[in-house]
Amino acid sequence: METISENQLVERQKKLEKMFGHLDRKNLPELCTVRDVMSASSDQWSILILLWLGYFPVLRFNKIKKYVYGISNKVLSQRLKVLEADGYIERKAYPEVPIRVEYNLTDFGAQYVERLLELTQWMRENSPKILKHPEKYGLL
Amino acid sequence: METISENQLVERQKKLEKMFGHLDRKNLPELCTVRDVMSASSDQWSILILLWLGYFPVLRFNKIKKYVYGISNKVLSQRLKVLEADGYIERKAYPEVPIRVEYNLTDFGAQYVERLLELTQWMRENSPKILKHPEKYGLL
DNA sequence: CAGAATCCCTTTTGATACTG
DNA sequence: CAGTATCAAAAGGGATTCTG
Repeated sequence: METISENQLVERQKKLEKMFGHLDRKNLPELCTVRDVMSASSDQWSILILLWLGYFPVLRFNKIKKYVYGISNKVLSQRLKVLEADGYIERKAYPEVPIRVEYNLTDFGAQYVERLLELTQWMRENSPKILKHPEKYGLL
Repeated sequence: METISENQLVERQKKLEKMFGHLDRKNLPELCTVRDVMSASSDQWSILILLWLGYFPVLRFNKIKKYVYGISNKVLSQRLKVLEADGYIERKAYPEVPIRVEYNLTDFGAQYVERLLELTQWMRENSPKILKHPEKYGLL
């Protein structure tokens, strides 16, 4: 792993100072973008949902349930709602009988998946934990 | 937001196919790097801990507790252990009386914080949710 | 088919007190 | 100071059943 450069360090410090400087620690938890947004899209199930939707352009409820192995009805529908509300995915309902509902990534969601994949790649190359026991981790 | 290019899409598909192609869905949840690693470092509290350690080069237990407002003794010590085990932070104990313990980011941890900040920046510029109600989000 | 409702159980917290 | 121990409270998740 390459050591972080002096320059980078100064840059980061500047960024953080700019951000932290205006907030007191009591409000930080409430107003933290990463915290709010990431926690909505990076839990165990949501990651898998997003990845599968990245793999298949369009999926229906029960298909997702099949691929995201082990997820329950309840949690799936809950996560889908959050992901839709936050703009990661799109839901289209067709008024047939029985009803058909299709889900797909939005542009934003697709870009987020890109970033997840990049992050994964980086993790595989840099995480001490993974480097120590690579066999414990799959390809993804 | 810019639309994802046709080329990017093909690239992503290739990447995903390569990854998914060799795994069946039953094992995916167990072997998913993003899932395992992210969930350990992107929960509500860990993010804040890492960010504060990005801001201050070295912090002691009770200092972190003060900055990460609202975290309990128990959860803090638990998260610190995980973050240390996964290589994000480093713990140094000085055998004084009373004991002194200092925490700091590792190189890997520092780079991860960099990425969190980048991701935050990107979220602020692209997340539909944030763009719709920017006032609900702080500077970070 | 897509999900809502229900019930039950496990896991995670938070508060407080305690110790080397 | 830097945690651990303990217990009560709360949140979260799973399995099943039900409905438009």
